[in-house]
Amino acid sequence: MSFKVKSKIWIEVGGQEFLGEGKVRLLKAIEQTGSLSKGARSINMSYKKAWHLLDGVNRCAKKPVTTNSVGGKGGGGTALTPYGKSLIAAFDQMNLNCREFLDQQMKAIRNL
Amino acid sequence: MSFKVKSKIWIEVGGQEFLGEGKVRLLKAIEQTGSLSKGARSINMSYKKAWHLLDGVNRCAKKPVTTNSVGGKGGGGTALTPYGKSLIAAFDQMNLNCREFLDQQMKAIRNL
DNA sequence: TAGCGTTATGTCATATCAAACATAGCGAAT
DNA sequence: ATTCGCTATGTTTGATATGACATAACGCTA
Repeated sequence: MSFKVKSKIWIEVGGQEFLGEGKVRLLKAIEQTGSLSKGARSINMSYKKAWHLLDGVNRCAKKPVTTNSVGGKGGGGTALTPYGKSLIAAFDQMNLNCREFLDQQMKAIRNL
Repeated sequence: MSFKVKSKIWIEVGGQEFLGEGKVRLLKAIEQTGSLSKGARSINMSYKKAWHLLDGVNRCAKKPVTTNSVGGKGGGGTALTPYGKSLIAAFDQMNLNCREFLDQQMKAIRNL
């Protein structure tokens, strides 16, 4: 049968979401474009929503995930800190491992 | 840090959700109460919503997950088929394994 | 036959969430 | 001083999901 196991993982701190798929996608887009607004546009996300997501991340984290500058050359921008980069790497790795694990699990119960 | 990895898994068939956490909770409630309406009430879910969930499950499944009778002694009722019971058992097992796996994963990256 | 509790649906109001629109401030460059 | 692109917010509208209410049919029981 065409059963498919899907999964979603996220990291909570203090009961609220700290990092999830949407936020990771946004962080990657920021990394590639160098700004929050460009990053948001590149993944068809409204600036407002993107700003809220990023705000949530930086609120939960004790070490800053991005550095934001306003005004100046190019109007400013947003860049990931090394900590931020390590976060998305860890998340991706864990997500990948989880999916592989679930695929194995699914194979184990083909007798549905 | 008080990081916590959370996860949600569900099973899709043909692109739409076949079984998820809410549906499993409902199926369990049905199993315990012997009826859809009682089961829904017992988990504070409206009958309408419960009916839609169950309808979705039985629509996707090729083997029936529940047997529904209307009228008669007690007004009728809903019971799980053996197939239905095996489904929720499999789902629970997979969910549990997934959570254990993620906990292990989390331990492996304490250096956040 | 009248009543009861259940399955099975439809309709309509509402509440929650996301998008659209609007605006302000910043700081370098011209 | 003016312009430009960006960060940073508020407000207002719109969509979408949820809940409340209503109703019909069914078959046993009394």
